Amino acid sequence: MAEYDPQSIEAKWQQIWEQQGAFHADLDPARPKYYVLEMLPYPSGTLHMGHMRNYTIGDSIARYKRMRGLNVLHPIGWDSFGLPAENAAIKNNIPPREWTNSNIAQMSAVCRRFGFSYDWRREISTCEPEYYRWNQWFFLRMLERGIAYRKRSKVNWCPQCQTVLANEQVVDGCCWRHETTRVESKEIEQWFLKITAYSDALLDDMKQLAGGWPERVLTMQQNWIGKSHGAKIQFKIARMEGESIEIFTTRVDTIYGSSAVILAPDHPLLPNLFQGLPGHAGMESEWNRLRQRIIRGADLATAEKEGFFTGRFAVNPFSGEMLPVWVANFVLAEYGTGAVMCVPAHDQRDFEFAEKYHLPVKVVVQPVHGAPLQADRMNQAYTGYGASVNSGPYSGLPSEKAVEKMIAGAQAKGFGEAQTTYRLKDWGISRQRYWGTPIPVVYCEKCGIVPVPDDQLPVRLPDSVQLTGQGKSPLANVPEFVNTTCPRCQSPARRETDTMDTFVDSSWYFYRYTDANNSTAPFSREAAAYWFPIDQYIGGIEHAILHLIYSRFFCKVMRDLGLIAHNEPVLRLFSQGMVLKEGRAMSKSHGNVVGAIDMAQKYGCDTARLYTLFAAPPAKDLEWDEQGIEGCARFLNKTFRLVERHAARLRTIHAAESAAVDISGATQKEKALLRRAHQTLRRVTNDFEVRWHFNTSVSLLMQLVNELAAAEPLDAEMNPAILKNIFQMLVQILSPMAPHVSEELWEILGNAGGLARVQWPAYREELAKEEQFEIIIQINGRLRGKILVDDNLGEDELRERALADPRIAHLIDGKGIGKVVVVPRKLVNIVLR
RNA sequence: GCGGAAGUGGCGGAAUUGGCAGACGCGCAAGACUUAGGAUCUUGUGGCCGAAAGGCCGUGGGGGUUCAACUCCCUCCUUCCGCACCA
Repeated sequence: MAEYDPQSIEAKWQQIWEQQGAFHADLDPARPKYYVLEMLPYPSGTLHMGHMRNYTIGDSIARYKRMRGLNVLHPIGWDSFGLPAENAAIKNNIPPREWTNSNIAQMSAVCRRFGFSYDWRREISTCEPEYYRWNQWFFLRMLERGIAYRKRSKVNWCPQCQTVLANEQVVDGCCWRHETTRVESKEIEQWFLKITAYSDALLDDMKQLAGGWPERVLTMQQNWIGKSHGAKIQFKIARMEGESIEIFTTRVDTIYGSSAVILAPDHPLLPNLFQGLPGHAGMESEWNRLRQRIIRGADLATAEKEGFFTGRFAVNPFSGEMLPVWVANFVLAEYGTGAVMCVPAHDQRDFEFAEKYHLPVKVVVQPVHGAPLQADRMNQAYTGYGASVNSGPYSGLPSEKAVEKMIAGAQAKGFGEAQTTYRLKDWGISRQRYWGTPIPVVYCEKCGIVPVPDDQLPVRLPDSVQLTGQGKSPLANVPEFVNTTCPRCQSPARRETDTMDTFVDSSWYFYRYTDANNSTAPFSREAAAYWFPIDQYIGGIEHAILHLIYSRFFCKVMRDLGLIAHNEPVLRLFSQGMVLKEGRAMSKSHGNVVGAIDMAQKYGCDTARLYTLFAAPPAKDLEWDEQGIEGCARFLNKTFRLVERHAARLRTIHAAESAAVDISGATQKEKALLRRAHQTLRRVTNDFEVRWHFNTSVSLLMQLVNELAAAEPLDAEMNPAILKNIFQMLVQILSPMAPHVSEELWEILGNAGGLARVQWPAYREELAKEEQFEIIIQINGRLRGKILVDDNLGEDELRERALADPRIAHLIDGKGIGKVVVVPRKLVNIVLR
């Protein structure tokens, strides 16, 4: 008898699949498609079980959908530009390309070793000119439309990376790659993509994603875009002709309650404000102190509010009141207008500030319910809505109405207007780095900024470059790259030496998969139209805002360019949980990595795959337990031996004969096992279609195998056609999750041609249906007995049978029966008086 | 502070529509086979009482609805995640 040998079985089938092109997906308008994708990996060199969990989920789905007859696109590629390659190059003196490509070779070998059903013909690597030329092409299209633009601005600078970071890459005031390195502020010229032009579209189209995307991802994106409705109001500065301070507020209805105007420490008006005031020298030192201590992120919320009075006054345009102008650390220059009105009674921050500096508290909104507010009795701000009071002509209006009327009033008198602000900022894509896509523009002394013409793309990244990891882009030191001629006037010109943020690469890569070898366009309209949108995208929650907001933005730009017709690239998104070891995410720096290849060598990839599905539902984090995987190894072993043991007898039975199962003459055992098989099929199908609880799918298969094993001797007591039918169902159902061993067993059972394209088994209700039910009998809700009854028993009969049960009769003997609840097929509950 | 998710044996987890809590697996214990076992098979395995039959308790705590609650409602606690002076 043959033993289960995963190594040889897995190698065998991987080779066969390769030869057959079993997972090649080609555009076929006659067939319904399914596009399933896992987020493309960065080629760091190692793949651990965290990656494998992600890919196993996707691969099981891909294989299942293929068995359902869909034309399945399941591609893979490499997000191969980026900083680690440069760092590795500096450290080990290997060119980034070499380092990257050898990592890709290693990692793709691991993916192949796991038997993922990718269409390898569509593999992409973003650092190849065939790919990044289209980054440049998109950039040029955006430049033409004013979506890409250059400006000098304050940027987030990571002193470790020595480059600019996008806002999305700043976490708690620190670099996303260097969690302890504080981001500095630096002013330089750089390229931006106008993602803010799509703020509303990004927000509104989230309605289409509801249901298909996790709620929390949508919430995170919504918070990130941070839309808020309010008003801009101008406060004239007293004794400064023509100067005014513009504030932003969402609660203009509280404006009669303001007792100061507060500016951010780096508000542009400030230097002027001090001019000509007595004692302004002392003020400037105070100002510098505040400016130097601008803090961000988590510290911000807990930091003590501090500020000083500038000596200036501004006029509340509604009330005519003179209000002191202050500067305070809690007002942010980059949000709204960088200035606020201070309304202590109705804003908690203002309340705290006013307490510290003894500013007056004026109640101008009274809550509808409860005791009226009294300014001198308040110990916190009242921020709710209510009715306006002490607000001139607006007194008596409900807050919502007051907001509306006051904005209209301000507009009529020309000192304010409605204003919508966003937290979202334009996406700075310039990186002072080597290993990225060159930005395709040229600086000419005569013509200024000149785009590189399409026919000169790609602007190739030179290969031999001295990397220093310091400051400016390494490309600036490569004369043959920098020095060029102006495409417009042919005079000498300089190339842009910054490269693009690698998030540009990953913003559209999934379109490239649809037409990966196209050399005249990023992809054809036909290919994108057929394959898109992505039916199922699977990846980690860490990309909830960065990648997933940028790629939505790219999709909308591509739509406006006429390349595609849809608004959203991803129909359904799934965030799988992490694989943990010793309670934390696997990473090289923690030294807790469980290598995928080690697991494949030790147990076989089918076992490793199965365990990642079995150990926890896919959305939850999973603690890797080296002992736990043994259970899956045993299960596959047991399954293999069970089928193998009977295969010789079943092999010769014709497929059609076993498919057309006739149970009219079947024995109880045959019926029971068939029933179990069809029930398993029903529930696993449900797990694939709706629930995605693959842990229960695996457990169901384990139960089916346990039951079959317990029913031995199967050869003596089973009709071989029925047994073969059951075994084939078992193998088919198992195959999306553990494909190699399933293929092998499929073959052992006498089937030729491979399982990869065989249909999912047909569910037959009449075979899954129970003939008898175990009815539980409760007394006062407590389990007291069980009876086995036929399905067709009515409620009255059930009640009688339960009451007649000797044990039950004994227990209720002499006690009055109050009520009997009968639930057909489930239970009888006898309530005693 | 705001928002979200979660809390079930020694462990991972199951319970699909309010209906047997702990499926399946790990671990552990006993046994079989064996020269051997980190292979395989069998049996047992929430806690307490009991020789057993059986009984009582039990899904973070407290309360409620219901014939019946892991599941629904109220309340509190804990953990994790996200946002965080956004005016």
